[in-house]
Amino acid sequence: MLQENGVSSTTQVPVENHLISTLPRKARDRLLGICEPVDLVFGTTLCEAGQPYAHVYFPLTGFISLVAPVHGHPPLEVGLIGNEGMLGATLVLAVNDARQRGVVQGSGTALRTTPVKLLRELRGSPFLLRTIKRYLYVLMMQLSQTIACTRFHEVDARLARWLLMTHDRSHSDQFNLTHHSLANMLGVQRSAVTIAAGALQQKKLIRYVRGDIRVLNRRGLEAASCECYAAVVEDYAQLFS
Amino acid sequence: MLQENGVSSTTQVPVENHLISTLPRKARDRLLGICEPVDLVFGTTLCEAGQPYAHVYFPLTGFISLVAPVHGHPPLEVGLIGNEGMLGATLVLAVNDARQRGVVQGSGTALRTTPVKLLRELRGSPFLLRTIKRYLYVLMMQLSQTIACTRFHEVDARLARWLLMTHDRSHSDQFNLTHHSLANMLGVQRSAVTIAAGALQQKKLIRYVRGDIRVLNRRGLEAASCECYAAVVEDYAQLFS
DNA sequence: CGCCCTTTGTGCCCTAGCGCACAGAACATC
DNA sequence: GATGTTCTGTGCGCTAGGGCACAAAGGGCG
Repeated sequence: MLQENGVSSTTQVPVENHLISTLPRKARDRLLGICEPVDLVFGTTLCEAGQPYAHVYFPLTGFISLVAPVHGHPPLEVGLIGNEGMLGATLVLAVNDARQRGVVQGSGTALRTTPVKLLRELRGSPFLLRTIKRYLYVLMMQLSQTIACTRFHEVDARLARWLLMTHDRSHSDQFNLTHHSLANMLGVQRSAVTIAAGALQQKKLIRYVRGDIRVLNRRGLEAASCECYAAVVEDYAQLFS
Repeated sequence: MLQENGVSSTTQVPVENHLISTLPRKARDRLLGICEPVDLVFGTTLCEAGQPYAHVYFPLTGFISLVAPVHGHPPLEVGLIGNEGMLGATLVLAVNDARQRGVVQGSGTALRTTPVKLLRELRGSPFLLRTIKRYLYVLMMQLSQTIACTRFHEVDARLARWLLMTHDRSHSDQFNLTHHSLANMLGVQRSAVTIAAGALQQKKLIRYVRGDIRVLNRRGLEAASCECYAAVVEDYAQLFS
């Protein structure tokens, strides 16, 4: 579940992937049986645009950035995957090719398996199929929302949105992101991030020192972000209630 | 099939929906059996954000605009559906709710059926299921590409891209779109479209008079558009080859 | 300690495109 | 023909943000 309160979560939270934990016990156990735990190491590329998936990932604590390559421009992040989702959900569409790069943006842990094993498991597990389908739907709505967001909303609000999304997926009020990497996520200048982040810091919503970001006031961040954050969270909640 | 040559197509082309025509005869006939022909009338809303689909549509000649509503902004088009696709593909994800508005952007004809009938048919038709899944995948890639396009590419190139997409789906070198509606599609000022379209006209790529647009030089338009057009066409071709 | 490298702060010029306003042109209607 | 409406052309000030350059402040490390 995406985190929704304003309380500090630096304290340990239960480590689970939400897609997996919504499954009935039997289906869940079978899925866990074909998965292996791995570390997500910051900066690692898990899938490459135009290449088949070597593995699919169910993040537990780390998170993965979906990056669309564009000619003549810095890469742009189009999605973020944490323990609310999975990398490789398009497998249920019977397509094994990635079209975006998947890069670890936050170190942590994940469960992973191979496309072949997952597909085999899917054949006998209608619950798993349904879960992944729903997630795929959320992902689509998120993409669609992001088009509008990218077009209309200003850097400040978009920054707040991505910080919230990262906050949700990092299970901690503290995570590591430099202005530089934030700029790539948002597709803006690094210095534009410095300014926007400075404003958020001024308002005591966050605090950052050399890549170490701390969320001080989550409610405030939500207010500073555009409606797109809430819209996506609600979509997710609605389908997984 | 998306049109690929530079030749005039004002002359009649075979009227068919490409998703349907790729099906084996039996599956195709069964699907056609549950469909009824309807006229797509310009401006009609076929589905509303947050509402269930009343029907799903397989356009033959008209085309449908997928529009994302955004608070405090003019609506923004996130996708375009013609006879290469369908409205309501997310049904295969077992979700019957639309999240975008679907509006007829080009008058014409379509086949339509109800979600219930389609779902029933899907249960017995693996070919149909596979086809729709693939289309859904293309749709996702299109959304993802459009995020980057909207962020990085300039009005001129984006205009050329949408004109090409419309051209493909209208099966004619002539179609009706005012600067105003183009502005809504692109999410820019109307006057920005006037300028960009004027430039395209100057270059003899198109000609327009009060909403009547004619494509004069398709190759030229392709050159003027951003890579995103070609990328999406190629994605489609690859999955439906 | 000295050196280098990453991260952040700032400043400045420049452009695309917004917002708005108005005018002319084509068309529709009476 | 007279009038309103829908399109298109154009102009002008304004702002967000791109592009770039440089400085300062923290590390890391020999």
